[in-house]
Amino acid sequence: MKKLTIKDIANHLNVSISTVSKALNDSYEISETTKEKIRKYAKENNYQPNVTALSLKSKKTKTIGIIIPNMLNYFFAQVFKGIEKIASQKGYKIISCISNESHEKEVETIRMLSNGSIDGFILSLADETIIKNDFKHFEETIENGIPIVMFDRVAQNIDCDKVITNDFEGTVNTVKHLYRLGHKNIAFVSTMSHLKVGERRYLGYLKGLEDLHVPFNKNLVLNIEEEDYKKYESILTPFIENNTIDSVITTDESSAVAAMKVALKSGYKIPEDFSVVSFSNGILARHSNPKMTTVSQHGEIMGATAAEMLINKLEKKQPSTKTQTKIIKTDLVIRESTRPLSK
Amino acid sequence: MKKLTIKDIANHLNVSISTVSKALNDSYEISETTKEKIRKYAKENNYQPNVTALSLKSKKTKTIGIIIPNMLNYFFAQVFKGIEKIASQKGYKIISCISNESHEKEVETIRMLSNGSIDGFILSLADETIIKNDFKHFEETIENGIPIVMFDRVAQNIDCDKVITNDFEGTVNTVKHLYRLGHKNIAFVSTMSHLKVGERRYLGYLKGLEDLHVPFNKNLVLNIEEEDYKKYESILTPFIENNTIDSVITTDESSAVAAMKVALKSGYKIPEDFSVVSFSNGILARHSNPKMTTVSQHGEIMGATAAEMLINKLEKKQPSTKTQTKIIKTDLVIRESTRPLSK
DNA sequence: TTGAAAGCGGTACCAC
DNA sequence: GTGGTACCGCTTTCAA
Repeated sequence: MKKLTIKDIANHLNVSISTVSKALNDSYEISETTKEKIRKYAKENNYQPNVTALSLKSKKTKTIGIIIPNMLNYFFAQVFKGIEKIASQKGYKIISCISNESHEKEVETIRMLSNGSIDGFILSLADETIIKNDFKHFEETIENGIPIVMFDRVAQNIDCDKVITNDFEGTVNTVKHLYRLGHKNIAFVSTMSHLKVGERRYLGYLKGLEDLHVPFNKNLVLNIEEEDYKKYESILTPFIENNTIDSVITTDESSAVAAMKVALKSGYKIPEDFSVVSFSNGILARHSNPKMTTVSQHGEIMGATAAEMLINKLEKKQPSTKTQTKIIKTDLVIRESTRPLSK
Repeated sequence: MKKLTIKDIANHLNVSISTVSKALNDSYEISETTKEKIRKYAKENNYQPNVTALSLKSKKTKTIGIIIPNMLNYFFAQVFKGIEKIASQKGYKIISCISNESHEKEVETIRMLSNGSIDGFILSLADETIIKNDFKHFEETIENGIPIVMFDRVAQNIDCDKVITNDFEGTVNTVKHLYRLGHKNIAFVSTMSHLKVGERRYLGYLKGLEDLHVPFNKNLVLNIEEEDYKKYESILTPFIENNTIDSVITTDESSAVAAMKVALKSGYKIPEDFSVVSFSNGILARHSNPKMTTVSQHGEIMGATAAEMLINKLEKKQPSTKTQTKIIKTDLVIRESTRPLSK
């Protein structure tokens, strides 16, 4: 029952340990006959090299550490799926942690895994980390020679590989799309104004309006705290009822669903006289009624890209310190919540 | 730059390796003064023991392997969160794989991780594995002394710890609840008739009817293939329109959402003259319009329970082979899609 | 109170 | 072609 070791094989076959090792690694030094004999015995007894010993020797673990702020978020789950796919293709294992948006947990995790448990990290910043603006733990990690790839919520000033979405262009395009449909009173609802991502989306909104010479109206911009998710509807009600609005762009699905509900309750018809577009490509959009038009984010591709970048870096002979940022394009996926304004 | 080792400390302080090791482990053999000196130096230079070396020595990795069929499924994400929470509390790391419902990937993962990468597994069966009815890989694993905890989709005949939900009672209660609201024509829609879980839910439906002396009508039972998720609505339309139905119980959220849509389209009002109840406690239920009444599954608790069971087993002195099955109760969470039948 | 050395399971260099 | 052995970083027994 006990795991078979190279030593056991050596004893059983009356050869030396090194012979067994070499035979199993198909070394040219060993004769075909002994190789065959050893391989046969190994296979029959289901020999599996002990990865821990290998790691200790090679100083490589072939595992990637992943830190995700919130696994219940569909976007992150998609990214995770993308990472997992590439990693397992390339023979890497994944150790994953959920930071739960906690800075402390993030720091702890990094420390805990930087001790030979992993070869590199893929992560997205915890909310708290962004608010505290404290990135020391990343700097230390990189200094220690452990590469990091950040995705989506990235730290501007940390020099590491990054994968982000083209949020800015995403909103610009959305604004233009709505404008073409006849919308002039386009509102913008953000649940992530404190994040860079949120800022980029907001700036895209402004740029879109500007390009179209639509005057900016600050009353049509609403920032909500994500923690208030239970109050989305009550916060949105006065916003939608007291302003002249014919369409809303939101930075996330939940608030979009809430906006749809409020608009319907306020007597609007969707999409006849009120349109809703939301960032993110979660399940809610596909299951809402009517189905939601979204700025879709391609989480899986982001994850896969991040994994490829990291593994490339890990397997390069001389580890270059050059870092790059890849931008994954969003797509405007038109569903049922937008259409030309019936006027 | 390089990681500090016990040897470096020994050299620097002119003591032996074993002294350093003992000092850092607070052994009684070492004098307070040397201990102090060593600890100080270690702390200042941020010494961290190499976990790989520790694992090799102790034959424990303090990591748990998790195999999840589908990470985009909210229920599994919840379970994952629950596992992660307990694991990190108890100092365990998590290596996770997504089987994508593939038997091959599941087998491969088990093999790949059974080589000293992990101390035990927590997993839920892949669809394919259930269909093939092939559980050899689990048996081997257990024989090799690696404990497994299965949750939700478990293998009846494998002797290991398990965590499941009381699906049977869940449906019984739901049927009774609907009956009390005045419903006599309760339909049952399953997207998992081939799974044990699905069977238990179906049997609960039958039992509920029987207890209430409501005659069973086979026309009110619909089995859909999960892969047909894009066709849910078109499959449900004739079912709902050609039968006398005043309420539906579904085994999952997606089909419940589809059922709601079809019912609305067919002229029913929800919940005035048509009720919908769904298993699972995902986001869809909370965001649908109207919000859905659910048989809520407590994924996080299941995950946490599984993690506790596994860690207990791992840390017990003499590993008992006794196995247990824990049943996590479901809750009927009443939202807006059910209420007394008007009339 | 401290240190030498074996061993965990491999790899790889060097002798033979 | 095969075998001896040092080493990866740490723990632990035993001797000093």
